[in-house]
Amino acid sequence: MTRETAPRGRKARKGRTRQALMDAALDLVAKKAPFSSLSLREVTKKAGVVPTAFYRHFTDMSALGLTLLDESFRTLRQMMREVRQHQLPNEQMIRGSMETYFNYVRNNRTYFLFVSKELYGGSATMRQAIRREIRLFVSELAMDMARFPFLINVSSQDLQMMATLVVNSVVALTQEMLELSEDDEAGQNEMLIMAEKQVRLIYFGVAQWRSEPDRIA
Amino acid sequence: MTRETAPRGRKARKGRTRQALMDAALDLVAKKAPFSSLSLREVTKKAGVVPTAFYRHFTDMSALGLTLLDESFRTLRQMMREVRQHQLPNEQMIRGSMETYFNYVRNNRTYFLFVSKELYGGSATMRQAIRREIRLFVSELAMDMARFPFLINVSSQDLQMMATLVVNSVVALTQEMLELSEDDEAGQNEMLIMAEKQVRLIYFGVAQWRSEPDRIA
DNA sequence: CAATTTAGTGAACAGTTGTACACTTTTTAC
DNA sequence: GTAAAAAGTGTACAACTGTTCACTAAATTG
Repeated sequence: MTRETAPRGRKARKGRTRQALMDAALDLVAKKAPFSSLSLREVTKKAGVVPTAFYRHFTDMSALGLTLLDESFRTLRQMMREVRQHQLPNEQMIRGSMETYFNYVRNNRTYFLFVSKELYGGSATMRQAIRREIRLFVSELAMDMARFPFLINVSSQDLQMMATLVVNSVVALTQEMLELSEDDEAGQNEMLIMAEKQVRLIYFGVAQWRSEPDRIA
Repeated sequence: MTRETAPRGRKARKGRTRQALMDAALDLVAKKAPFSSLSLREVTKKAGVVPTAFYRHFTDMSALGLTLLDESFRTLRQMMREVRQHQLPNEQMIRGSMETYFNYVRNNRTYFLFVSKELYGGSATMRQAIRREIRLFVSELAMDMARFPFLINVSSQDLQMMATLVVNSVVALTQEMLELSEDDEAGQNEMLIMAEKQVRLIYFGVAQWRSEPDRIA
């Protein structure tokens, strides 16, 4: 048994098993069942810790799940913020955003696998939490789109509809990509290309769009 | 204890518990956990039968799952065939197809809930089976689209891409609709309207599209 | 260094799981 | 109507589940 020597700090050590539990859960989700069918004992075993130690860090398996969710979206939100700040999406920009995003997905595979399986398969609270985050992205994208000169006469409802279309499409392709083996670079590249084309095509459609006027709010 | 008297036929009676098991599983999935986290005993209990009786009908829980999947898509395929035969999608047609489809979803809620939760949350074989069915729909739609006069110069790859976009969008909205309560008619109608607009928008984009020539096959 | 808080351990519990086996009951076939 | 086949029952068991409790070991505090 090699004794861990890593972060020697007094306080840093506290969270080490906590992190081990989270990593164990992510690993199990990535290569096995969805989170909802993981057992507490299974996770602690993989984390190299006795079952009862779990309770020092989480009250519950579902608490662990929510923590993993927070962690997943915390960094994702940050990345999205950076992408957004670059500029308004013109044709060139679409390609760049998609590359950045899908690259991020690849580098955080286990987190995305976790979220993907929970989106529709998880508990009610879990599902709601994820959908709230997605709706946030949609709203932000709609706000960005509102600045397009040729969309000034489009109702806010329709802007929301368009943004939903973009986000849903990218989410779907993300999930398809996650089904590919981790080192299938060709397949992953295909997904990237497809995503870029789809978003481009949507923008063509958006440019043609004329809303009926907004109904009474 | 009221004795069941329902389908009195000699042969019809054989499959009755089999159907009861399937219904029980669907019910549990609809109002509880994903299929993967159902237990054999849970299902038999709900079906009003002793656990060991299960094995007279299915070797396994996963066998039950695959049967449910078949059942789900068997009728769905049939409906899609009818929708397709009506005519080529013009603007009027989009609305009609979407109405037919979403109406069908509403009338087969439990089946769709089951499939929806298994799409990304199920076992590997389950996921693959569903994705194969979806890919089938995509190919058929791509074939239909190939007949558009303004798409004769579009590569088959791009046709596939467009069809994927349509199907993915409808699937996503289907899943969102399933999250709504069964009697939230207003919300469900909103989904229908959104779906119709999204597909219409995509067709606007499609009409603008110009492919690069097909690469070497 | 001594006292205290915190993280991790190990045994034990009641409940649930999938499945095997021998059985009774019902349905089908002749 | 009787024999054979199929469907359903009940008991049993070993494996695993979440959680409890009293405990030891370690880190933090004064």
